[in-house]
Amino acid sequence: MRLAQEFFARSVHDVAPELVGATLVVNGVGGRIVEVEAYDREDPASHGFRGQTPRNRSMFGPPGRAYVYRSYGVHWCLNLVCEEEGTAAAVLVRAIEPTRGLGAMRDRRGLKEERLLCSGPGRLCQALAVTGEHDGLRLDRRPFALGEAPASAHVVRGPRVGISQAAELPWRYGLAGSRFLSRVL
DNA sequence: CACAGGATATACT
DNA sequence: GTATATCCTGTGA
Repeated sequence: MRLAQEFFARSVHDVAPELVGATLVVNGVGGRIVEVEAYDREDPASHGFRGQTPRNRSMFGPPGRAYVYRSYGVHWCLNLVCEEEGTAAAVLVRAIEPTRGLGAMRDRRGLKEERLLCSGPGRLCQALAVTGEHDGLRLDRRPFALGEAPASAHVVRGPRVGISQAAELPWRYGLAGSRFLSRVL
């Protein structure tokens, strides 16, 4: 089943765990989501916490769209906007298990080792060729394609990564035992 | 393991 | 205006 726009128009804390095991493909290249993090409006670590800026504009837009931002001036990071327009809640996609377009990924990443192709938010954006041009695009249309996670997906929860504010909130979700996690849960 | 790389935003002077 | 921090990764110690 394809994920519809309505899927994202719910609490980010409901959407995030349901995205683990889902299929994410961009222009035919992608795989299974194995790690995400939730960011809500009351979260000091969220880009939306201090209000709208030119960078985080799409976070404040309608749900079911992409929010792509540049991290540390070097990498791109892909978020999926949730809840409703103006809420500024989103799910950060941190790692996927590559299943489609492995060749393209290796070319883009200049790397052979499968485990490192997409295990990390910046890495997966490079492998799927996600850039600022995808910022604000709908997730139910090309170049994106999102497929529902199987009910059997075993999701585990743990602390988030790389942040100092509210780092203790257990809002990182991962596929149990996956070797493609950016960090073990 | 430490650290450079360098856009964006905020908190200072 | 300058300084500091950040949802990170590759490289070299």
